Amino acid sequence: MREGDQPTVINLFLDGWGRRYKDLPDGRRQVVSFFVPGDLCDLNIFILRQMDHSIGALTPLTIAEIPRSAFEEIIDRHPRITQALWWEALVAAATQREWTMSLGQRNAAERIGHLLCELFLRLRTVGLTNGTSCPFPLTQSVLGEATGLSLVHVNRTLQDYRAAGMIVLKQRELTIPDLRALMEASMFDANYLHLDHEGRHFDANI
Amino acid sequence: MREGDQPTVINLFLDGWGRRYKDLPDGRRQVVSFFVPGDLCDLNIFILRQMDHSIGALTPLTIAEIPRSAFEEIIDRHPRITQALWWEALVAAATQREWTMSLGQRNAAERIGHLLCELFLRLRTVGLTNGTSCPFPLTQSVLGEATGLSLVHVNRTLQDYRAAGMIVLKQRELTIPDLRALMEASMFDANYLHLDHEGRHFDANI
DNA sequence: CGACATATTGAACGGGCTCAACGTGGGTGG
DNA sequence: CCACCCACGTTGAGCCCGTTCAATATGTCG
Repeated sequence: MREGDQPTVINLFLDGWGRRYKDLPDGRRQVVSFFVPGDLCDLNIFILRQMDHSIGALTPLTIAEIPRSAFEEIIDRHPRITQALWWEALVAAATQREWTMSLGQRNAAERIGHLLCELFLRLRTVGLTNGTSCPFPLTQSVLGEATGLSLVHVNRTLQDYRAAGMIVLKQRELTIPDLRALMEASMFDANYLHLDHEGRHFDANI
Repeated sequence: MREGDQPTVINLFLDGWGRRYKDLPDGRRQVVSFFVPGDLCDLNIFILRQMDHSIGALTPLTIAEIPRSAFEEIIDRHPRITQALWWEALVAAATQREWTMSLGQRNAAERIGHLLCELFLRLRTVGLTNGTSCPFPLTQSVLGEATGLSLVHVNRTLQDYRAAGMIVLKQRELTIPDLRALMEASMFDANYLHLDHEGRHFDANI
């Protein structure tokens, strides 16, 4: 989906990863967020006329396409789901603020460490981690586009973390032996993910 | 209002400027957004338990404090205002994405030029510009916190724009003689502000 | 086995930072 | 009303983190 499009459905990621990104006229590209299973995108089609960014797949995807009309019916009849949609939108905004913080203030090692912590925690929340490991389909090039760093420097920073024994990353799988240590190194505070939200009780049947 | 607080009212800026910011444990600070008259803050108190960032004044303020209960009543009875709240939340998120783009990909001059364009347009939307001029209470230090640049480099970048005749900035007033030129120089595309939104028709009486 | 994406490494460059002074202007108290 | 003060702005010089350019592995898929 490209900047300028006028989407008509809301997509729910069932399996696979995606990313939001923006391009500048001269070709520079910034990834502004990642999608993992469980994430919604394009909530804004209810209100905003057209896409101000692009969305692309990072792996083969399984997606649920929810027509706008179905969503409107849900919103009318299920206030708790509506509340969940607000949660989704507000946490996405909070995450975007945290990325702003990363790009503005954190150095290369902190940015990458912080991103790894975020993705690991988000995957764990939806049950996609396996102990201290999780799938990790992002290439170093994509990591660079997300952290505002050159591909070369991403590589060197990952090497440093590997040499320090803080991460194992190969074959598209990430292992973080000591998550707490990585969180401390990158000054990661999970509060912005709002995992203590009421969502524990979000249930369409209540 | 500080990170960790649990606010109980929603604030509407009637007059004066404010900012959202986040601090790191070692003192680094990132301003993640600005508030100008007409902006709402703390919409998230409906859903999220506690603040994941801080909010502070930049000038003396006139604020309307709207209790949560009053808001809930409005939401029940005025679907178009509810839609306006969604617009507010989604545009705030879109703006945050654009800041992510700026910090990740734009250089110093582009970041500052882009921010000046954004603030000028937002002020114009609420009728607070005067021809090519607008009030501009931000100090160079605050500009640095928002753009991820050092105060020194902000100063030099502003000098460059002044020398090029692209801005006049003194006595807390900004003049942009040729807005289109500044927008081009900083690769500013206003689409993310969604000024073509339905808000033109937002009216509590409809 | 060939081809193309991805990862790795080296070396030189540069945008923006840090450190350190020095102006400047508006508010305040004596 | 003036002298002081403090926040804000300006300028210079050297340095460093991360970039760019350019090769060289490595791996995976048909």
